[in-house]
Amino acid sequence: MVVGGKGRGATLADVARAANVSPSTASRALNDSPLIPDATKAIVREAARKQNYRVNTTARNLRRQTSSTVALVLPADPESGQMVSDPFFLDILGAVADALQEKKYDLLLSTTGAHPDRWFEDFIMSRRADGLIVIGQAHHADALEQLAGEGAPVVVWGAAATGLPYCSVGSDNLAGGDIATSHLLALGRRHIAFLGDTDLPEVALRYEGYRRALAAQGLSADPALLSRTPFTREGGAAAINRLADSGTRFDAVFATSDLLAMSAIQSLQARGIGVPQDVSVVGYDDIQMAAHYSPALTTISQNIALGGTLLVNKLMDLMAGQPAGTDVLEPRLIIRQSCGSPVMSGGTAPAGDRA
Amino acid sequence: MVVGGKGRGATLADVARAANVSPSTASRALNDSPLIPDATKAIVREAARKQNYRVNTTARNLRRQTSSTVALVLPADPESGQMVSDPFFLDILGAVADALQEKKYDLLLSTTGAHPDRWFEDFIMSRRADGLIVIGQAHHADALEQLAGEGAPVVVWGAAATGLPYCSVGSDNLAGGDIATSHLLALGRRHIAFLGDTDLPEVALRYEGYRRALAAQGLSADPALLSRTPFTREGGAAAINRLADSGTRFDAVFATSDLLAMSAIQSLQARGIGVPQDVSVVGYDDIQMAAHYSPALTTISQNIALGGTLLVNKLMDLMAGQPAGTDVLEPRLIIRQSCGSPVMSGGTAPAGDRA
DNA sequence: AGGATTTATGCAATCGATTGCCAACGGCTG
DNA sequence: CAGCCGTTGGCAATCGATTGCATAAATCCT
Repeated sequence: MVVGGKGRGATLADVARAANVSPSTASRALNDSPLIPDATKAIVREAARKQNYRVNTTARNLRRQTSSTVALVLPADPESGQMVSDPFFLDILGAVADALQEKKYDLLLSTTGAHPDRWFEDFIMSRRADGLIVIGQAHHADALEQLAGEGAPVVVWGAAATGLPYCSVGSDNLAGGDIATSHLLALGRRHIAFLGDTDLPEVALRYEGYRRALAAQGLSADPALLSRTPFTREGGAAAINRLADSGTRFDAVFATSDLLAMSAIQSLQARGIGVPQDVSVVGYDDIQMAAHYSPALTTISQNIALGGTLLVNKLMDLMAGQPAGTDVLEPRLIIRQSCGSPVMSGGTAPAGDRA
Repeated sequence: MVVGGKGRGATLADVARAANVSPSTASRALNDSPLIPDATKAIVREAARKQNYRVNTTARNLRRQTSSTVALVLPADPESGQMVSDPFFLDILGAVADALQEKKYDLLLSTTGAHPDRWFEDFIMSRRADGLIVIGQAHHADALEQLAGEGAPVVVWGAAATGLPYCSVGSDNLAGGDIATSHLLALGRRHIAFLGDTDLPEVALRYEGYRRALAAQGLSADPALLSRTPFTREGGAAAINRLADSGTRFDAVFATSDLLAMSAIQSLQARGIGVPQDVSVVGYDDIQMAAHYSPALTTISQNIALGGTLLVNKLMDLMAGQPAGTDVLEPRLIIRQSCGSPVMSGGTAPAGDRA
């Protein structure tokens, strides 16, 4: 009404004038300062509403010496140039966005493209952001350490290794590997194939958890059951075929990603091996499709929403000058149908057979 | 060095002092103004470099009456509260981020949560963003129209319907349906089942393209072959089973999402129907897994990178006060193995059988 | 009632960079 | 030598909101 599509919006001075008070009073009234009596606040607020006033964030930030903004850095895959393929990245993003919104912070998004090094620094120094959230520390590890060493507010989402100089949040891959394996063991499975690329730190930890669970039952990991497979190929199929052809006997598969698990299930079925009747399969990630696959995937899920909140809370602590440590998220076992757990609809009880 | 982790950064005044010039001259020098001789520029730049100076974006934006920022609005699914499940959303995001970075714009990300209505307005009015990119117009259609009507710079990614009051970019679903269907027809298929929820505008258009392709061959769409299925369930399986049980004869399936296609393929195989030998299946979206499925999915792909660039360019036009229309992206047929195209490895030529 | 508080409000400086306008200076021409 | 022009660079206002300090008004206390 008052403001045309192109014209300037109303300023605080306009509101003050309309309310017959000074800009100072108007500012304080709109910020709910205790210095201003309720009656005056009401008048000012009404004037602001009538003029459709919105505070000019830029001016406020300049005066307040803050940006009320957090930058989220999303590394593009250096090889393909594509976005990070982490299946739940979008969910982290959503969780972080929500947590920040609640704290009245804006979320600035950037991909690491142009400046390989100076990049991080720039954001803080140019006051475009008060803090940084970095997704995945793999690349830039050195830049991160330096930045954190300088006391910049930075938190990292990624594999939660101990002894990092910067503050990070990630899921406990060791525990994840353990509970997945333990679940299979509890179902009576004893020969559990492990699918995944143990060169990746996350996967290596999951394997460690796999071994721990076996050890808890007095079993040891059979190297023949470890199938090192990259994530992105039709690796699941190849791995299963290799395993089956080699004659190695197995009655369960722990796939370190849901994609691998689905791929593996297909190969098994193609060979006439029933899932979960003959072989139990557990995945990792709990991607959206996991619930809609058939058989629905039993898999390891992570509390992403909590992760987002933790990231934000840690960053807030850092920005307030308080120290913040590294946190680890507990993974959770989601029981569906691909393992034939007795918990599920009684139809497919686990057969006693073993490969 | 000069600046401790917590201390303030150097200001323009500091640089000017160090270079023995006035702030005005320093500013002009750093902005490469023709008013300043090269010699002076060099001195100022050197001083800035030494002090590790970064322009204070907030101050600049206030003075320049701009935010050099574009807000990208990501609607959360109103039901699940989860993020939009569009499989290539992340790629759009990446493309938009890159395009904006090139134009020196920042990308502010937000989910539509708190303010259902006023939300969009807020961003522009509070000067946190100069323009808006909205992903998916389905919800908020009314708010968008109003906003665009007021002349706000807004572009929308979504179904490119004609006659919209706001500027949008999206893929040509009509053409997509056409080329998918035409491909199946070219392979000799004549009874093509259509899987998808025609209540969604995108899907409705794809169905329209399906009918157009059939009509071009003198055929008409058989209503019995239309299976209205929601995207997110195990709809593919249910639809196939329903279709097969009803005795309707079909030799091909056009699934309007890759997830549906995969689900459908599984059901077909479970019934002993070969893909692509007995039934050809074409999907839609070309999600990452499509290439890794077996059989690898023939599907419809969209030029996301181009879409991102178009969105940004349109928005720049709007922000410059120039009009910008709606653009349509041409979808592309990706031929893999699920249709048994003769183009692929000659092993599986389409059999002449029809269900 | 008169000084002491408390309450309500305004003045003016400030955040840091940008930019219109003007001044100083050197060189050049007539 | 006076006048003019082009170059170089500084002064000061500006963007809009916030806030320390001060003042005016109202209330209180003995």
